[in-house]
Amino acid sequence: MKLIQDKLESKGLRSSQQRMKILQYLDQHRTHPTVEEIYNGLVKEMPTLSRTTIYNTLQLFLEHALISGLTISGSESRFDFETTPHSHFFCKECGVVMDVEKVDCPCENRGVISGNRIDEVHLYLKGVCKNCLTKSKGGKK
Amino acid sequence: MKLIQDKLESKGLRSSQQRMKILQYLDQHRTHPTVEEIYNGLVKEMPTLSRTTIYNTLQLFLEHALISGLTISGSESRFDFETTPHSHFFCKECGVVMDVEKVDCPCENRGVISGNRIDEVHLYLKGVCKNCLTKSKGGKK
DNA sequence: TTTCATGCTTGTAATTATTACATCTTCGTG
DNA sequence: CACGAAGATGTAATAATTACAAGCATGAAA
Repeated sequence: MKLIQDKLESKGLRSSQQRMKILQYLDQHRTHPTVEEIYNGLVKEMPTLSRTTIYNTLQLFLEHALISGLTISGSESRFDFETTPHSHFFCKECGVVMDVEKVDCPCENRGVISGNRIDEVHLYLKGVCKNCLTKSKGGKK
Repeated sequence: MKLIQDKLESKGLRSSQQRMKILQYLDQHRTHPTVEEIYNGLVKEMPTLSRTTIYNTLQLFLEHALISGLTISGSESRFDFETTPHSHFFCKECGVVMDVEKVDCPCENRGVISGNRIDEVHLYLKGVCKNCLTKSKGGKK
């Protein structure tokens, strides 16, 4: 928890209870949770926690590059404690989002493509995960 | 228009007015439009067009691989007439989504990663486009 | 050609994710 | 202790999407 606090303060951010808990939650749940999942995970121990606080806080963390954001599954945003470049896999069957081995893309080495400045590179793979594949095979379907 | 109709029927889909117009719109507007943009673009000449029809139709097109979908800009889905693999760039300033030269990723050659079946590969680049870069430079900001 | 079934389209209402905003709280400083 | 700024909260508003019930159109069968 001390580490979490340090991480916040190293970016010049005040370390409130809420901020620490939210960041800690992301650290302990590397499942790329949505706002709703974070809320449900924390509201038990912080009954007054507000969704708005989570939105604000995540936005703040993003701006200070403490976390990273994903828009892999259409309707909602997901968040990741990990900020170093890596790729994500989304299972169209069960909806799980997992990290996959870093694929080395030539493009990432270049800061500019056709005059456009590149700040972020997101590689999203979509398909059916190992688990669902075996399941549907076993289920004869 | 005949080509559009053929394209639909080649997938075994009935070619209704709505379906043809929607597909044609995507063909003629390679700007990765949202549902709202498609609706606004077509409602003038088809006053009874419903947003629900657009949602349904795009869903159908996606299932038959007639078009492809993007979730690059967070809140809304965008659609692309182009289905061959290519990459997209999103400008955080002006919100434009443009195609960029295809980056050759090693991963695309493999159908499976760690036992997961890969059906789609999306490479999203985010940053500031050429246009906005010059603008903000000129504007001394 | 009428009849009918089926698939397509429509519009409204409901749901979900997100943002706006006004208010209340907390905390460090003087 | 008192003040002021930053932080947190809750409600209401908005935006994107889905659910669903009902109307419409079209092509095959009679």
